[in-house]
Order: sequence, then C-alpha cells, then structure tokens
Amino acid sequence: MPREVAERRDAIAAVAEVFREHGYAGSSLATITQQTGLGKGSLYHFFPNGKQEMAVAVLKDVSRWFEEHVFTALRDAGAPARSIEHMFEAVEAYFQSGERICLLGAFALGDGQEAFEGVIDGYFSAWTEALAAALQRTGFTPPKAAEMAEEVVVGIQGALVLARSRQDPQVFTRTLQRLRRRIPTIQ
Amino acid sequence: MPREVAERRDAIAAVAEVFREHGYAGSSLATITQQTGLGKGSLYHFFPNGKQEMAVAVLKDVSRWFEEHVFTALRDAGAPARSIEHMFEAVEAYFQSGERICLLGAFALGDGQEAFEGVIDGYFSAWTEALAAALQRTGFTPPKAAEMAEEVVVGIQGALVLARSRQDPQVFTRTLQRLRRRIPTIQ
DNA sequence: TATATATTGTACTGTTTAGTACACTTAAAG
DNA sequence: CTTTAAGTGTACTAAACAGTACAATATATA
Repeated sequence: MPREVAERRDAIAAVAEVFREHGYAGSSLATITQQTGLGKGSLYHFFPNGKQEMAVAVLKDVSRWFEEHVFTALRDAGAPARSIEHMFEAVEAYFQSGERICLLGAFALGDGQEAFEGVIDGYFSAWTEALAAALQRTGFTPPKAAEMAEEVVVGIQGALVLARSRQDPQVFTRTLQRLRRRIPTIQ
Repeated sequence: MPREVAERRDAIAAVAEVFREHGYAGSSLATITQQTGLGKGSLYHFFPNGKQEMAVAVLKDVSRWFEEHVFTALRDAGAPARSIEHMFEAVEAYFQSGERICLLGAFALGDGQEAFEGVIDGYFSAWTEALAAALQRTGFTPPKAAEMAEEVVVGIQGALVLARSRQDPQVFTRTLQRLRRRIPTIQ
C-alpha cells in the first residue's frame, strides 16, 4: 500500500509549510496529512509524540538553517561587513522577499506553548548576538553594536508582520534596504 | 440561575484577553466560557455567528480604540509633535510596556482567516497614514514622512514580537525610545 | 532468495469541538 | 404589579479532533 518511502527530513519541511499556513493550533492532523501527503502512520513514525513534536522539530529545523547559513558567518573572524551583507541577502531569499512569514515569530505571538519557548528564545538570542559581534568587528562599540543588532532583528520581524498584514511584500524589501543604509560601516 | 447580566462591550473585552493568550484557533469555546465566565448562551446571544464573529468584533474593537485614542489626534491640524509624543505614550501604555502583544499582528501571522484581513489591513493602513500625515506637518517631505511612519510602525510590531519571544519586555521600551530619538522634529 | 528493519495505510477509540434549542431568569418600563 | 425584552444555563448533536494498534508493504543487507 505505501507508494513512496519518505525521510524525516522531508517530513519536517512538508509539515513546516502547513504550520506556516495555518499556525500550530490551526493545523489539524487531517490538514497535515492532506497537505503533506503523509499518512498518520508516517507522521507518528517520525514524530512519536505527535503534533507538539512536529512543531518543535520544525522550529529547530528553521533555527538550524539560520545557524548554518547566517549566524556562523556573522561570528567568523574575517570580513564582518561581507557577512552582514550576506545575512541581508539570505534573509531576503529565505522570506521570499516578504511573502513568507517567520515561523518562530508567528509561534511566539500565537498560543504560548511552553515547549516552544526555548527554541524561539534561542533563535532570536543567537541572531542578535551573532549580528552584534559582527557589527562590533566593523568598528562599533559593544553597546552601539548591540543596539543596532536589536534594531535590525526587530525591523525584520516587524516588516514581516506588516507585509503579511497589508498583503504588501514590498514593505519587507523596503525595510531591508533601509536597515542596510543605517549601517555605515558596511557600505 | 444567571448571576449577572453582561453587556456586549464587556464580552468583547473579556474574549479579547482569551484570544490574546491562546490565539484564534487555540481558543476553544470551552476555554472562552471558562476564562470569561460567560456561558454559551451569553456568547451566542452577543455573537450569533459564533467564534468568527467574536474575533472580528474583538479586532474591530482594538482598531476603534486606536482610532479614537491615537489616530484622530495624529490627523488633527494642530500640534503634530505633541500628537506623535502622545502616540508613543499611548502605545507604551496600551501594550503594557511590552508585556502585551498586538492582537492584529498576531492574527495576521496566525491562521489566515479571510474574514480578518480587511480589519487588519485597515488598522495598519490607518496608523501608518495618520502618522505620516503628522510627520509631514512637522516639516518632512511626503516621501520621507511615509518612510519614517512605516519605520515606526514596523519597529513597534517587531519589538512586540521580540519582547514576547525573548520574554524581555524591555526590548519594547528600548525600541520606543530609539524610535522617538529618530524623529528630530519632535524633540 | 531470505531476513530484518523502516515505512505506511487503515480502522478504530474516546474526547473535544462548534453550534443549536429552549426554558428560565433578570432588569427595565409602564 | 405586569409586561416585555434582554440575557443566561444546560442538555444536546454531529462532526472533527489527537492519538493508537497493527497488519501490510517496501527497502536494504547478506
């Protein structure tokens, strides 16, 4: 009866899209099976603890992606200006120029499942601190670098909220441009 | 059997708190009755179309509050700098210095119920445009005023996301201070 | 080909879901 | 005191819910 054999990795990516569209509480098992093509058998095979485990896996997966593709470069010793510009490009690509929301931000504002808190906090902490470190290496004092890092992460999250609210992705791309301009040491 | 008689206005405020805590899909009728103390009889008396009507009423109520207490003053002819400073104070009070989230932002990122889109878009449009008008009256050119208005609203929403994510309300108050400083014409 | 392990469909369970129906109670007005 | 309308509790329904159990199938290794 099974047509294809899937991997947990693919399952996570597929489930992520469902959560992105309907939120955590709004994604029923029925919705997830339909939209991913994975049956309950597969889902509970990969995620024995059910929906909550799916969500944690998805959030950790997003977090890991940013760690690998963005944060690590920001922390690296060389070329801070370049790693910051790379961050902006990666962010623009990841959020599809404002058409995609941030799952971690959405879950933070949504139902406050305690199980998600750690991952969400870790994600934003890692981002802010890695960016602050890079800004410091471009010449800013530690407090100024921390302030600017917070401003950038805040701006990105806020732009995603507004882009989705007004159904206007350009709010996001405009904001990224504005934030870039605000960092003189990377021009 | 009924102890007290309530009004629709009180019901909206009570239901709003439930949505704020659990999100739309995460708020079951059982949760709502428990947390508000209103029985199903009362709820369906005030909101005959059920949960969706409750949510629309709540969102419109928040929107109306901002219209009355913030946007109108921004659009008024006189004292733009004062109305902008008043906006920052009202916003800080309304969101309880970062401990409260924005329901409209949360619903925008959550399950994309089509019924909410209009209210959400209207809220953010009204805010951005009213603020831009006030900024223009302090001396900025129309495009510069529009850009700054967007920056402020984006910043506020992003700060609410981060404050909740990191369980650190000070992200919000810090951001408000930073945004204030960025508008030289109101100092 | 034989065996072991990973993966999957399906039928099932008990609970929770949103929403309905309606009798009842309260508060206000005459 | 009576009448009316607004507000309320409770019992109910049918559908949807998360999760379980398990036999059947696929894949890999030997």
